Amino acid sequence: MTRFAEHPDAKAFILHWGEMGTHWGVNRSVAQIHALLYLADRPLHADEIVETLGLARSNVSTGLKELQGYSIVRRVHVEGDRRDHFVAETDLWDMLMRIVAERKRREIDPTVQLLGELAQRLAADQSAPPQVRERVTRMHEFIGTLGGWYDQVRVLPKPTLVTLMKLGGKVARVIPGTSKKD
Amino acid sequence: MTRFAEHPDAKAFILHWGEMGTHWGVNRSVAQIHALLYLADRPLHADEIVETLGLARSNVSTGLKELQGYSIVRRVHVEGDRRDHFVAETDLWDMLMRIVAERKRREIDPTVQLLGELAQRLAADQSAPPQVRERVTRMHEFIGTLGGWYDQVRVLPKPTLVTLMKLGGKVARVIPGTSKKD
DNA sequence: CATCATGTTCTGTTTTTACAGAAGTAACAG
DNA sequence: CTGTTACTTCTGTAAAAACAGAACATGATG
Repeated sequence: MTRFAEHPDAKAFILHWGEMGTHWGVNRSVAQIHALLYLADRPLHADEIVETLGLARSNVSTGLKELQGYSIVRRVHVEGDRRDHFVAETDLWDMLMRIVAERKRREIDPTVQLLGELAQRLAADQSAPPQVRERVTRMHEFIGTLGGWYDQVRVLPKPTLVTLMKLGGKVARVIPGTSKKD
Repeated sequence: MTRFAEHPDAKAFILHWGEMGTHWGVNRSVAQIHALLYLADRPLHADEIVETLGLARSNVSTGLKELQGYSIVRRVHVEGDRRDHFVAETDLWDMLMRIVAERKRREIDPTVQLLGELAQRLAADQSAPPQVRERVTRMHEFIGTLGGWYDQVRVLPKPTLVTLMKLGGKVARVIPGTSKKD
C-alpha cells in the first residue's frame, strides 16, 4: 500500500526519526508517524499508517492528533473517500518554526510565568537567601531575552531567515565594537 | 545543611526544573541536582544533595556524572575535606551553549551522518521513490545548514552574542533586499 | 432506523525508564 | 595490613510511559 515506505532507506529514516523523538521528549510512535508522512508523496489515511508502522489504530489516532497540535500535520479531504487523510508540512523551515512555537507555548511560557512569580516574591522577601533571589531573577531575565529574540525572528520573512542563517557569524560584523576581521 | 534549599521558592524552582527536564529528555533527578547546584552559593558534596533532594546516593553519583558530561557542573576541591564537591555553571549563556554543544554532539551529529549516508545511497538508487530521495536529501541539507550556523555563532565572543540577541529581528535590516522599515 | 464505516476515548497490559539498596572498588588513615 | 570513608557500578524493584484492544461515539448509507 505505502510502497515508498518499504524502501530500506525510507525505513531507516523512519526508525531513526522515532529514536530522535524519544531523546527530545516526543513519543516514538508520534515521531514515526511524522516521518512516514514527511516521506509520503500523497495524503495517507490512518489505516495505511497502522499497516505500515504496525501500530494500533488507537495510537495512530492520538499520534495524529498530537502532530496536528504542533501544526506540522494537517487533515485533508481526498475526493471520493470519506476517510480522513493526512499530510505533513514539507517545508523544513516552517516545520521547525512550528515545533519551536508550540514547545515554547507549552513549556517555556509557563516557565517564564513561574520564574516571574518566584522572582517577584523573592525580591520582597527579607529572609530569602540572596543568591537564590539573584539566580532565579537572572534565569527569568535570560529566558525572557531568548523568548523576545525568538518573537522577533519568528516574524521575519523566510528568505530573510535563510539569508541570515547562511551569513552565520558574519552578521556580527555589523555590530559596533566588533572586529571587521571576523 | 543546605539551608537555601529549604526556602519554598528555591524548592519550587528545583521541582519545576526537574519537570522541565522530563519534557526535554533529561532525567528528572539529573535536572533537580542541576537546579540545586545552580542555586547554591558554595560547592556541595554528594551527601548534601542526597539529603536535600531525597535521592539515593547511587543516583546522585550518576546524575553528577551526567551533568559533568554536559560540562555544566564541575568537581571542585574544598580545603580540608577529601570528599568531592560540585558547583554548577552560573553564567547562563555558557550553560546554554554547553548544553547545546553536547546535545548536538550526541544527537544531531549522528543524525546528519546517517542522513548523509541515506541521501548518498538514494541518489545512486534507480529504484528509490523520487520523493523519498528528495526529502531525505533536503532534511540532510537543512540540518547541515543549522549545524553550520551554530558552529559559526558558537565561537562569537559572548558580548557580541548578547548584542545580537538584543538586536533581534533588527539584524535583518542589513540584508540587501530587505525593507528598512523592520 | 438498522447497519456499516470511521474515528476517539478508555482500560488493562507490556515495555521502558528511573530508582534504591547492595555489592564492589579505590584511596586514605591509623 | 586493616578499617574507614568516599565513590561507582550492578541488580532487582517500582514507577512511568507507551501501547493494544475493547468499548464507545458519530455520522453516513441503504
